[in-house]
Amino acid sequence: MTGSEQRDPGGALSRRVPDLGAMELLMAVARLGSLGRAARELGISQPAASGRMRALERQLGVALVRRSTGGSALTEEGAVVTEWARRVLEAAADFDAGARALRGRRDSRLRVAASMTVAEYLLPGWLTALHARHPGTAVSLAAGNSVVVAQQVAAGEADLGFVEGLDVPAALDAAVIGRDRLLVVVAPGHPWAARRRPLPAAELAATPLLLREEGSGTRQVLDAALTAHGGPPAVPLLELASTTAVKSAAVGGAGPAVLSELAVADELSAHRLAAVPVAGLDLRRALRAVWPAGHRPAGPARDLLALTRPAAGAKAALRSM
Amino acid sequence: MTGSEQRDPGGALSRRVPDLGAMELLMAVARLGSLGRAARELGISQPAASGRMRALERQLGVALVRRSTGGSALTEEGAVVTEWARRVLEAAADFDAGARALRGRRDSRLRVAASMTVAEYLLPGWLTALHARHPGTAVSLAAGNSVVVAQQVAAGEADLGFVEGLDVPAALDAAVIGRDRLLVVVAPGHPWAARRRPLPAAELAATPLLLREEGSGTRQVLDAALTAHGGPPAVPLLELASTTAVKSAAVGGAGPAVLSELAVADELSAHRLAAVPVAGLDLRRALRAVWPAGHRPAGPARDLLALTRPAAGAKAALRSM
DNA sequence: CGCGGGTCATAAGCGGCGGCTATGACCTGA
DNA sequence: TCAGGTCATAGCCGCCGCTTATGACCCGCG
Repeated sequence: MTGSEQRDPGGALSRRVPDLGAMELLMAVARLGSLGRAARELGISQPAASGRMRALERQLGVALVRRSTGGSALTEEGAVVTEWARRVLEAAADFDAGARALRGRRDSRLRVAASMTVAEYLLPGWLTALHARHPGTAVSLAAGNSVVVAQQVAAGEADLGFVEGLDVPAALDAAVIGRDRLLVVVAPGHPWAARRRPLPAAELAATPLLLREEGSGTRQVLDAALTAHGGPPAVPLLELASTTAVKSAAVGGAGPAVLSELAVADELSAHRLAAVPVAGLDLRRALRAVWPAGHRPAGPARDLLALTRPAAGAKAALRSM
Repeated sequence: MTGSEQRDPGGALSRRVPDLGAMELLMAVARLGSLGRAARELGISQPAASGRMRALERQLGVALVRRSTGGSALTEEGAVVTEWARRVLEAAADFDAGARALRGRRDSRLRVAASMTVAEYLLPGWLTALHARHPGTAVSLAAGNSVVVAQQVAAGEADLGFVEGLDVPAALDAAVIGRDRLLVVVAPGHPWAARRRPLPAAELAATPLLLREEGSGTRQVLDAALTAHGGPPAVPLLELASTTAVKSAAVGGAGPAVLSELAVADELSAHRLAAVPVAGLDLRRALRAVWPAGHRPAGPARDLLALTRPAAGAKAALRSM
């Protein structure tokens, strides 16, 4: 430790990280090569951009741009920081796409209903892509469990639905758009994290777990798999209101949790959680798009549906590295 | 379009997206189940948290928490929004980890030198993981091209280096920690995006491309592959200062670009860029950790190195979905 | 050679937003 | 019934980022 730094480890991230506006400015400067042009693009005055950039560099303690008469170019450090900023802004753009859809509610062109897992982890990216390719599309989003989603689609309250789970109501047509699997995860310090042999299903069933509340799709699939295996349903150690809360508790070491692999991909790759293999338990489930039987999706619904499939191609690209 | 909304499409994202502090507050409320407790954790007063949350809900136009006497629980929409916020904050935490390392510079325990690709796309995640597992470790980061990195490590100015490319200087020991591949990418509207057959290498060599400046590792590998194939080196359409700038230009439709798959994974999965297969051109390259010959990494350097390997396991988890 | 057009920086004023303290309303459990 | 927890409202204030106005600097052009 250098002494003066790190006085607040773990708390108040937003104090140590620059503003989204500052990151946006940095990216604009990187792209346009000039503080003034960046300012104009963002709709602020040139002095404002100059001052903001200076403050940003002061906060980070690093020179980000080399100013000259003919413009401003990134330093090496600036290029690196810009890329980090881009990742943050990309997540923010997903947030924005989702939030817009959530606010829309009525009178929107494309009404989507999605299960929590899809709404949380997949839909924001699809919506940003949709916005990039079809900027005029207004979308509204209703999030709920798979049963509610199916009802809304069947009742004509939503044009397109996304559900996870085993069964599809007869009133709906469906297409599988991906697969999902529940994982048993623990904090890296947990005894299970060191296991090499798969965990017996009976031991999992006997261990109190961090779970979503009863009625969640995740919980249903877990109980179904355990009972199909001949055991009792899962025993809750804590029942928490949201996926995020379950994850936080698991990362904090409260106990083992069972969550969608989509929900824990980040934590796994950052080694904040470890996956525990389980013997002989099928925790896979299909993610499906659903729509009223007979009514082939058209227009905006078709556009969105088209975006959900070729994700396989992108994953293939990642896979090959 | 509902009329009043979307008056500023594409510009000033930071106007439409809540503050990082607001997102942090939302996550704290989700985890702790109470505005007051969240306020205490963030070091602000309870009324401040209350007001901020109210403002957040007003901005998004959605009720996020259900307030009651016994605390505050997330609504369905709140759970979804919280997860989106978590993604943003995770990217912000990576930013923070990188920025800390960048500021450290001198007098730090572990001095890392990394090529641009590694520094931009991989290192922030490793640093957050390192911080999570070994909170006391202070890290400094120098970013530059692979040659500079090798020099710094050889000169003892860095304890551990990360390079991409073909050759490793004799003065250094190295371990391959991953593979990387250059991709030819174009905007979705570009003619090449619709190709089914691979692009002949000669056509690639004959087409002006968006490239990093001469001397970058990416450029070197591309030229090496083209000349090994018997052709001329790449022809620049534009030479840009940073990976981010190249990407922006490519997304904007300026022309084809050649970039690391790590750099374009996000854009590919969001369909802002499309990968173009190229016939008979080997654009793979190894990512290596390097250290002074004979000096096996120990202490913090060993900890960090250990985090870079099991990433393969995490990728395997994603792969299986 | 001096003049416009571009760059960035400095100076001074101002408005808003987020913070604080103080207080009150409300429910619950002892 | 009272203590302790919840959240909300009110009024004040300081900071931070915005604005406009100006100046320094460099380039290319007439």
